[in-house]
Amino acid sequence: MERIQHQALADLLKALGEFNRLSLVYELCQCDKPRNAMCLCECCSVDASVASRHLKILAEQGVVQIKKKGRERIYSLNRSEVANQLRSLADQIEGCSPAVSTTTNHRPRKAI
Amino acid sequence: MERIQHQALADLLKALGEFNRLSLVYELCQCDKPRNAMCLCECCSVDASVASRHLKILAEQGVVQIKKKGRERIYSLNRSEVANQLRSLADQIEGCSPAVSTTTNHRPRKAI
DNA sequence: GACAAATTTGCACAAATATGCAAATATAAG
DNA sequence: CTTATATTTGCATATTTGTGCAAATTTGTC
Repeated sequence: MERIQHQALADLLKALGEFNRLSLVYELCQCDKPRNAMCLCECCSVDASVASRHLKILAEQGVVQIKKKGRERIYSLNRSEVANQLRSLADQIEGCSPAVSTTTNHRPRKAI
Repeated sequence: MERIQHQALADLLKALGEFNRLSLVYELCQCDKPRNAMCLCECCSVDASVASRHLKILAEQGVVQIKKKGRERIYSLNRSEVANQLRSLADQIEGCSPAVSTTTNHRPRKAI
């Protein structure tokens, strides 16, 4: 159970943890409209096939969504889902400070 | 430069995006006291040298802190730093959305 | 100084990964 | 039907990565 979740999270982080894939995410982040692969592959100056493969990996991890439109694929970010997973991990990491019960579901204040 | 920041973030995510390394992080997360490598390497059943290398990678990315104590190295999580970086990315990803919500725990997003 | 314990490093190796090119596929347009 | 465009897939390849074992290193204990 826990292992599977950890593996899934590791897969997500690994998907995001590659420069060109993260660049694709940032590119999708900046443009307000969804984009196709030809447009996206320019941001990291790689072959279209490479961008296609990267976007597939991101889609497998739920980072992006794919919509078929004619001969194009329109990609868009699964914004809240990804953000929530990242925040969940952040909460777990930050919430582990000494004297915090393991089952409490409270959100610790951002420490600054 | 933006590229460098993106690369650094990708490196952090890559460091976290490996099962055994993430297990080490979770292990450090659960135990209230800092731990040495011998203790930590049990959680992912790998050789001590492997755990040492993984912890080194985590340290290079600022995920963990190392303190020398005798012949041991005591590892502890850089909790708020890592959490803040993850939340920063989450904010960037979610902040590019026209309307943000769908979360039970709503966190005011950073300025865009 | 001799020995034990914790950690790092060198080495080897298998597996995974990122990449580009060319071919195949899908679909729109003429 | 033919052509053009967007994407995927097959193949080859160079690089990275995770791993274990043994040796080296560091440091505490006797």
